[in-house]
Amino acid sequence: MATLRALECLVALVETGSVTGAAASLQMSQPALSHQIAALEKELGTPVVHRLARGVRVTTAGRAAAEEARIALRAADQAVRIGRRVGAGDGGRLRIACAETMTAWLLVPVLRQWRSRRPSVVLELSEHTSADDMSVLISSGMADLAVGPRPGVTDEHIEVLGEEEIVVVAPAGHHFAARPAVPFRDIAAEPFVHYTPDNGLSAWVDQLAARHHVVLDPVLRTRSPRTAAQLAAAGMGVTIVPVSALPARPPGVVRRLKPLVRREVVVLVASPSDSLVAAFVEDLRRRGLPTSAPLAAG
Amino acid sequence: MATLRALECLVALVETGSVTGAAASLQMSQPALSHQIAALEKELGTPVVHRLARGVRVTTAGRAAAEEARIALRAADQAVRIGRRVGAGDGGRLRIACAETMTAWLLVPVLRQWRSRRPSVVLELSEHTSADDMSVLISSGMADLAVGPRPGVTDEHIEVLGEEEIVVVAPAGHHFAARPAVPFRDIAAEPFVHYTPDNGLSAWVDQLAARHHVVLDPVLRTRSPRTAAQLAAAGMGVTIVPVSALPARPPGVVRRLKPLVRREVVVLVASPSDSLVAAFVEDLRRRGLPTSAPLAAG
DNA sequence: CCATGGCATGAAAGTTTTGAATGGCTTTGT
DNA sequence: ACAAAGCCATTCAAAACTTTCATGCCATGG
Repeated sequence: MATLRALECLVALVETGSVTGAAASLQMSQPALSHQIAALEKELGTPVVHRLARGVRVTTAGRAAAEEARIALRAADQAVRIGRRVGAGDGGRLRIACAETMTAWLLVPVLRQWRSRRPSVVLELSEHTSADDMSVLISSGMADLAVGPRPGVTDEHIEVLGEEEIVVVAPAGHHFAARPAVPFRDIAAEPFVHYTPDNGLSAWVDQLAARHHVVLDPVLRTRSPRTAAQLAAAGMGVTIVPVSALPARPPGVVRRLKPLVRREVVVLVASPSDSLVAAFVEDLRRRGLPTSAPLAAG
Repeated sequence: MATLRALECLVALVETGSVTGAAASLQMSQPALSHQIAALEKELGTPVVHRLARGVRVTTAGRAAAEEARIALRAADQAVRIGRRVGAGDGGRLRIACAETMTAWLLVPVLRQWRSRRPSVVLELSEHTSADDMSVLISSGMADLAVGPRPGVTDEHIEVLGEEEIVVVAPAGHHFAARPAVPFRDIAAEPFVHYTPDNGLSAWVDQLAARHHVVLDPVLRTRSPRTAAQLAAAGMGVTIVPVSALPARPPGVVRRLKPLVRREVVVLVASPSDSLVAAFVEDLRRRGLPTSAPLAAG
């Protein structure tokens, strides 16, 4: 493949119509440019200019090559330009993975802020129901950062944003409403709205039950904690959800667990040295985790 | 500006996600690629990859730069590819200037042949009424070859295709019809359909008249010999036109001049070493000048 | 804890690019 | 017609760059 320098010389030569002039415009000596053109012509196997007494005249082959050469030069220039810009936090593409329930709860304000403050940065959001899946996404280079609960195991760099509480949701009028907090073992006595295995909460709930030596009674399984809460509130049974999954005015009865159960909310970072990623995490951290309005009220 | 090699390394690095792997894919040593990347990062002022224990991970800046880099690489490759092709007579753009009257008469068969035999070559045709204008066009690099009568003075390379005859056109039933050839001085006695100064024929006709020591009687002037012939045939007077301007069945009376007047039909060639140009001229020459059907008949 | 894999670094070798000097050719001006 | 000037190619040596080799560092995994 031809070198960029040679293509640069070709374009200058085509534009000035003179070896000497082209060399001057590139601030190099005439023989240097002459050599570059000679090398290029050798590679093309055809002259790019026709030499005449005064100056040169571009051949059809030279014109055709120069057109593409211009594109190459522009793109090469653009490559370092865009690289610099993105390095300075302006422009580029940021691929964000997020736990499904946390998008609205945690991410949206920062996303909105970025859209207005850094409009040239393209934000790509993907939503997931498993922290481990997101970890894989980061590892395989398909996302730049992932927001969600702490995955079971991961090699990735983790930044802890805080903790969110896990709460019980029951139908309106349920006897749980009478109590400020529900002991976990009491849940075993109720029909339980469980999760499908692709949701990380599924295994998490089972582990919690095992730790309390109780067996749950799943009446149905759903993928989404948001749906689980709605189903429970609608009378299907009780369920356990992270507060991030609850709307501002949740239906049904929402109660703390006793003892309190929390889980960490973290960011997995593909490359902490990345300016865009670092800036986003910084903004996330500055914004902080929302306080759980429902529980404060209830 | 970054070198093409460095951009190539970046793309390979982004694609393999490993310095060693990228080096292998480019068939170079690992330190060489490492150096290229280091140089590029210095130019960008930001890392393009995040180094971790096993392999590397592309940063947002690196991804953005790599996207443009791919474009640059493709274009550079394309530049030599298209250059080679055009050098071999395939593809590219050929800008042909032609004397207005000669397009249909002389050029069309070759143009048609090229469209079918070399469909990848883009043909650009411009028509003119002055050979000197066309010479300027060639000199200024705005056309690759020009077909028409020999210009008065030109520095350009000239290839002679042949000669075309200049004939007299008069209205049907004109007394010229009785004679096989018309002496030039007889024309002075008739109302003359002349040319506007932007047509090379204008000066040419005046010179011819001066050489015969006659003064013409211009009744009107037109830019196009084709129009002049029609006007004369329609009874406006007589005129002088090159046979290339006459249709297959010309209206009115067409007669030779006495003595015979001819003018050379030539090709001005911007760069004789140009493969496309040379091929086109070769085809023009092979096709030859049409024999003048009207005169053969008349 | 050692072996392994992966990247960076430094110095030397190799290659390319550049620039100065020069020569040939053509045009231009006297 | 001749000298001067403009323009491009060539040669050669110096400079710059690229590549490689040797080596070191670090983290991982048996």
